[in-house]
Amino acid sequence: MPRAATTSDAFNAVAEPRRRQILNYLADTERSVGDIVSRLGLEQPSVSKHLRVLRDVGLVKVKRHGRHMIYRTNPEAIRPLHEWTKTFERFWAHQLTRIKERAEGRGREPSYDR
Amino acid sequence: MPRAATTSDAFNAVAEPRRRQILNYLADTERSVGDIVSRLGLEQPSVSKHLRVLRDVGLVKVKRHGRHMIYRTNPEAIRPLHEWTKTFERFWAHQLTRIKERAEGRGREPSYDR
DNA sequence: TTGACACATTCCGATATAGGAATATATTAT
DNA sequence: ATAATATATTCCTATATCGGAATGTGTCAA
Repeated sequence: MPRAATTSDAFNAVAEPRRRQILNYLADTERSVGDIVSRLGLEQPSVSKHLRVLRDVGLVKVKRHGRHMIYRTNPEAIRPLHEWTKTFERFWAHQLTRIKERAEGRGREPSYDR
Repeated sequence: MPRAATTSDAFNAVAEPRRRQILNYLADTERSVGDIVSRLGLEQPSVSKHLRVLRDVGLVKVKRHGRHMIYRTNPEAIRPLHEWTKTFERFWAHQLTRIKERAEGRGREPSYDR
């Protein structure tokens, strides 16, 4: 079995650095494909292909404007990633609290029998 | 050029659902490979291979305990993902604020010439 | 209608999978 | 030393990729 398709979900789509760049760029303002090409210095077909992947997983939305295609990031689609990473937040957000807890005898290491 | 290696960074490593499951499972308590195998119902070689990927990008830490290998999630390595997704947080966290801002004339749509 | 422009898609090739099966390595028990 | 246990690695195969080049599609202008 090969690796899951990049279009299978946001996690896979976002694994590619250029796609993250695109999402960053499109977060503040909607932009045409040409804008993205000149801003990120990528080949036009490359950008179109990345946008296609992002589109398939709902990470960007498009609208036609004359012969321009105007893309914008759909932040809602990033939310699941945020939620997932957030489940680990407690481990770095409250370092002092955790150290304190351990000192108090909670959060002890489990033991492993031979 | 093929897709970037799963070991190239946390984003790629985490694209695989089973690897996320493993990270979830190892977040609260450190566990042996066998524990992971029986808990997640995966083949042992599969688990070892996923752990290898996670290890290569620093998402898990290991220590030997007899003939058991005890793995635990390293939350710090997830932090970059969290930070990245966080840059989009404002778009869903303060919906009302943003609607208000737009109503006040800020955040206007850019115009596109033909 | 023809041409220019903006973008999308297709075809190609090299490569990195992920699972399954088999095998190798390391540690403990007898 | 030998067997048993726990884990890791290797080999195999089918497939999805990403970039580059070429080509296709759609819209606007003259």
